[in-house]
Amino acid sequence: MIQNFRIGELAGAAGVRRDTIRYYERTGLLPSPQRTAAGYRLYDGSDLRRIKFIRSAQKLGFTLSETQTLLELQNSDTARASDILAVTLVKLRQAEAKVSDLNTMREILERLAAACPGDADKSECPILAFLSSDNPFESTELDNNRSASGVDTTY
Amino acid sequence: MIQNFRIGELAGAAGVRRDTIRYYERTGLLPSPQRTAAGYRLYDGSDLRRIKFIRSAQKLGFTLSETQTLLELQNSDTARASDILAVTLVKLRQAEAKVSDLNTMREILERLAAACPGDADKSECPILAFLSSDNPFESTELDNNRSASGVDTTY
DNA sequence: CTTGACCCTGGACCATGGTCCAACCCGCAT
DNA sequence: ATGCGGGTTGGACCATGGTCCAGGGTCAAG
Repeated sequence: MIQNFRIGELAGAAGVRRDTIRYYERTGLLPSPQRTAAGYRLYDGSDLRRIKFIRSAQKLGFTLSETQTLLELQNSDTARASDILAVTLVKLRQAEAKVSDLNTMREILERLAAACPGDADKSECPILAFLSSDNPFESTELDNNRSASGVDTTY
Repeated sequence: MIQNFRIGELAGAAGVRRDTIRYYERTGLLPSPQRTAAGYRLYDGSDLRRIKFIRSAQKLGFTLSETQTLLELQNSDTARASDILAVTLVKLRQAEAKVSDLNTMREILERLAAACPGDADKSECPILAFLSSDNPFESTELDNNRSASGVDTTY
């Protein structure tokens, strides 16, 4: 037995909750671990590394299902670096699209906030005027159906 | 009767689904409309404007509950421009934080992608190496508990 | 008088990533 | 033998923003 620990210790070491580990197992992200005679899950260092991998991937913006793909590629005999790269490039494009959308939002919010006379009646507020106008987004990017982030416009 | 229309027409004019309108009503974003004798909802131009307001607010990143706040401020007798501004500034800060987080992700993804030798064994892939390393985020921003976007780290 | 397009309701369901709960079992210390 | 801190299960629940469905009513046209 190579340094077995139970779920609570693994959770503590990985910085996640016990329930999260069981959730990862349910969704196939973590393999079903060995069990003690009493049914307790038994983990080892590879499980800890796997959870850390998952958390790192999340920090880069990968969803759990994308992370599962990455893990499968990692453990595959035939996968090449280009396969990992492809997944990464998709995520990079998504991040770029989100940054772009968010920057558009940020710019509009900034402009409106700057134009808002704090000490005046709300009828003077350009923010409400903007939101109440027909076609507030005439010449902006956000109006496009950029399937990326933002409001889902699938009617 | 000032140009009444039924839910389907309103939905068509606003570019949303009928169910979305009923959902907004359920959640209090739209007032309960008048009804015909048969129980059909009857709307007018103010409802259309309200839905457009909601959609615009969403495009700026406001949640439905924040949008409700904005609508309440708009219809308030006592609200001042500074009240709207305050809500907007919070949203602006959130957008800035998200842009910052996403830019960090983007930069890391970019760097890793650039360093990945497409045509090599996956053992050469810096992306897997990054995700498998202890402490991949040593000197980056994403490791902070920036309650903003990214992974929720409430253990 | 039937067909079709519209409307109504309550409630279930979707994705995402968990979190929590009750009710039970296990093993060690007192 | 009793308590306590672990562990187990299945299933419900959270937020967010809808979406869909069954089973029914309404209404105008043909």
